[in-house]
Amino acid sequence: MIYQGVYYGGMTSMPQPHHRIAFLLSQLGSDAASGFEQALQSLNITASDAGLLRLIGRTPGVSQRVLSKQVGVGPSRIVAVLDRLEDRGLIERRRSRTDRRIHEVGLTEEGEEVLAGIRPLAEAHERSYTECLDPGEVEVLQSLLGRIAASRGLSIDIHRGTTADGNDSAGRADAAARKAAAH
Amino acid sequence: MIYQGVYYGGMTSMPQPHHRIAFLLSQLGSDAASGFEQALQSLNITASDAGLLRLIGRTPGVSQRVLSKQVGVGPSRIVAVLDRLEDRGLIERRRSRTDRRIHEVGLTEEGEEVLAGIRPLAEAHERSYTECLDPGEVEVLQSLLGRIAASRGLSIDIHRGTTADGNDSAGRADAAARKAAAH
DNA sequence: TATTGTTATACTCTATAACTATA
DNA sequence: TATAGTTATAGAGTATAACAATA
Repeated sequence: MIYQGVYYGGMTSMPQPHHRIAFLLSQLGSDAASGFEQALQSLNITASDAGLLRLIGRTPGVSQRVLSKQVGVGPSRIVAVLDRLEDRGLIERRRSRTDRRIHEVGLTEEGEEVLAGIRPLAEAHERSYTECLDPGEVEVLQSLLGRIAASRGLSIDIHRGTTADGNDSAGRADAAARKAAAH
Repeated sequence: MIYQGVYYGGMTSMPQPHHRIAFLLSQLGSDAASGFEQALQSLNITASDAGLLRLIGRTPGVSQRVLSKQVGVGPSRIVAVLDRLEDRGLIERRRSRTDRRIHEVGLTEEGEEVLAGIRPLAEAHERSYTECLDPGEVEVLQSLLGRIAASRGLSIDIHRGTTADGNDSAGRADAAARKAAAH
């Protein structure tokens, strides 16, 4: 998946000597995303699936509406995605007894296993990005990237979770809003 | 465009404390790409268009086949993209007199103007990523990102251009190959 | 009336295979 | 026969609107 190795519109050489950071980030980000995607193929899931499984694992019984907002795939698209995961036996849908409009989504045992398989892949993937740096450099890089993310209004808060109403308050929403505004 | 703010499959919180670099890169890279895309809207072009205009400006009379390889959009897709740019009066197609199968693609005057308009936008975009850092930090970041890119086999060579046969030998080809292998 | 899940539709990018005209 | 450009088709993602069941 990922479906777009953007690289500033496919430019393969540097735009200008002075525009390196944004370009490098774009290039590396695309590479990181597709590399992770590739790693997940051993579990036969996409990065989008992985995000979904993580969310469901963290908040069992979550509704499709909430998942849709969290993952940013749109309420109609989430249907097909969950259909596929359900067909594969990784998730279950149950009608809520307190509100019969809602499907409560949870992981099956097999879903839990697949979820558990994601972490080592993510760790190996992370190592492939940091193995060329020493620990001090990794920290510096993390700090610099974190500051840029913060200055761009992207949330990098580990502890930011799901709010009661299922809205995630920060980064993704911003990104979605920007994207929406761009069209 | 960009059409996918990937973020590791829409995950909005950090995967794990130890997986920060790859995740941050993915997040920032997506943000950088969509931010650039957004900036280009003032010129009414996409990032892909911008890459194309740059290539054409650098190598006037280039064939569609070469453009297709360089930009990585596929020989059939390039047709529609160039059609649109031609309809907008930004590029011209001319049949080559030495090989009448070939369309030589060049910029119109208006195309040159649009191309000239890209640079200030790219500069402003770059500034929006580096303004939170001091010059020394920018250099450090550049160096660290460059090392990661190199260790991942991504070409970051400014001078890498078009080879005689129109193949670009490094980064993009790798990425394309990886992506292809992923399906 | 509003909301959840769902279906249907339209649009865009991708990938592939065929077709044409040239070589 | 091989190649450049083109066309056509199928696939997957996005976005939107409409719908049934439920609140």
